[in-house]
Amino acid sequence: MANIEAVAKQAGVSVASVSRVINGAAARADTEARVRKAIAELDYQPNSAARALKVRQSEQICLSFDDLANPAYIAMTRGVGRELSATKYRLILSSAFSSVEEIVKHLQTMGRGFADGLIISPIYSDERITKLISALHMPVVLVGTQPEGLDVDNVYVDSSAGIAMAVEHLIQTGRTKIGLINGPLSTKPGVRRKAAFEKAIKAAGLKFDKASVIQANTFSPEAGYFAFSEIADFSKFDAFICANDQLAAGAMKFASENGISIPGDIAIVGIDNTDMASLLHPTLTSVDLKAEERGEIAAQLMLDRLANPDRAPKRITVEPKLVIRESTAKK
Amino acid sequence: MANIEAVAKQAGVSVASVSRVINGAAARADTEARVRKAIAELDYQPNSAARALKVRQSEQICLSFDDLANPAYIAMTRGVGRELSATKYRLILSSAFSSVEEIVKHLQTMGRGFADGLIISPIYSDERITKLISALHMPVVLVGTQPEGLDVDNVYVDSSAGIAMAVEHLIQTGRTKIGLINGPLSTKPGVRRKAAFEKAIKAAGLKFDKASVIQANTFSPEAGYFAFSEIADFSKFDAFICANDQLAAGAMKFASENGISIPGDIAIVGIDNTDMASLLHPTLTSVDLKAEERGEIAAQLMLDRLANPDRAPKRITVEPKLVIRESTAKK
DNA sequence: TTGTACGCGTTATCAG
DNA sequence: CTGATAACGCGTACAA
Repeated sequence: MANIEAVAKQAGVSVASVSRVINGAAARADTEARVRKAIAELDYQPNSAARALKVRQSEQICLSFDDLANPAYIAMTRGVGRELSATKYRLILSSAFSSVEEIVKHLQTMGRGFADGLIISPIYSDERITKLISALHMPVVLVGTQPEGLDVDNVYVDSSAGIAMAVEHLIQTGRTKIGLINGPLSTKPGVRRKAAFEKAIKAAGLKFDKASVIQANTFSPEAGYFAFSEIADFSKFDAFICANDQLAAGAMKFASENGISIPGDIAIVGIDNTDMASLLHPTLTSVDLKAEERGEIAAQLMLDRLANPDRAPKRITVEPKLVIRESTAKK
Repeated sequence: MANIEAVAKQAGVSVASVSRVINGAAARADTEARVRKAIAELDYQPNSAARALKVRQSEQICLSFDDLANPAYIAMTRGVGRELSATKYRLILSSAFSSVEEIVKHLQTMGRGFADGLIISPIYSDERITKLISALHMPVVLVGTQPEGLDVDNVYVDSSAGIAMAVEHLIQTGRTKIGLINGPLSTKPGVRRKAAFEKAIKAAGLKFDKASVIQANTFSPEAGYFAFSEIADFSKFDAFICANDQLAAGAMKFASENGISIPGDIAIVGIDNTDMASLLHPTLTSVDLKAEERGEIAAQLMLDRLANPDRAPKRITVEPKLVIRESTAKK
């Protein structure tokens, strides 16, 4: 591959001049023309490692989350990717973390400087993670609930409010025996959704029964299916909120196979409003947590901070929205 | 951030020794111990740009495809990501290409050397793309149909065979009036599926009617819905093959809303066997093109070539598999 | 086994 | 406006 020196020689100028025209500094018209010609002739591309070494910028942004199988994170990735595609920054994806240890290891490698910033949406709550993030010598934007003692750019969605909306909606459609198919309590969304559910139930004047929250092992459709299959007596319920659309889809599948009518016997509301919500049968009422929009905002925050490193951390809040479909139609 | 010199000073050795222990070269035990201690104390991480510049390797692999909204590519990404996560390589994602021009621009930037290899699954067929790929000074593995004049590592799935299996299956279940909801003919999958469909219909002894292939504008559920809505007379058909599961899901939605029974009136088979196939109602028979597996294989091919740059290009073929579900149950 | 010194390709400073 | 040259941080001959 041709380097800057070869271009300089070809154009009959110095490497400094080549560098200048590449980076848009002033140059005489004919100098620039000769350099551009040489660049074209040699098919020259500036070496990104050399550039990164010199300017201390990789032009890469790292997006990290835990589950590449979860459509909500895919949507977030889409948002980040779209926002970044118009810039000089490349997207590097770090995912499929199955344990806190893996995240810790990943976070440690960030010190190598291969990325200029980190957009992270951690599902696990762990002090080590918090500590490593705050020790990172680079901009971080955190998508999700900000842990204690961390003060970085943050995009936040009040999923609790979303769950409250879901509860209210269910009550309005005549349901009072509401259950929660929750995700694992080892995750932040798991604990938050449980707490939000209890609070929303009480706020609505219903009495909260511990037995109404059913824990799934994962956020997958299979887990939702299994959770429903473990319910001994469906007559105790007339509605379920599921911790995400995948769980909801699995639950609906079990219902369909076992003669449980939705929304006739049981109403279902999902969370995330992923693409599948409108494709299921019946279509799924779901709390839109706007993952794609959050991804876009996260990327914007990152770009903004990269351009303006000293501003105070910002928090941007996204409003959840209940998208009502057939699965909660009035009885 | 500490650099290698700081570590050397702290450990009372030379930079060369530090470099050696980092890269696993021989060193006396106590030297190594002191270096490791210094590394830990200073929280040292080797700078990846400097390393990349020196060894001419970025330790990054770029994955490029056209549509981040398509679950099949997501699955592929999952496969690549999983395979790479055990290695030193990072995954960089280039996606959301809406035009050939964008791909061309992207391919040109590959010359900057920010990636050691490119895994690409191009949906568009364009000579410029082919030319740029073959001019790339780096390993390429192509996922999909290899264009004329390109000889790189390739992972291939015979989607035509998959379509033939679908046709046969439909016939076995008593259908003879089979249509195709196809994706855009501006894409490679679009043209291939159309040709495969025609061939399979004829091979099965049915007569091929041009009107039986209906073109959708995109590979999205909305396009599938719209395609079905444009069908004037459903009595001409007793089955449809859809160019992917998303189109199938959209079509099924239209059917459900318009009193068309599946599989009673119309059988449906999708392609890709994405997660949603088993969650739809009825569950969707689908041709599994094994996107995730292809992603894994692509990554393996890449790693293998990186370790062994001079071997001849390999082609690995994956067998499609028809996964039979309710949407094609016997009449 | 260890240390010195050079070069990887760029950008930026500074003198002309 | 241009050219020579010193870094950037690392790996590795080569010499000791």
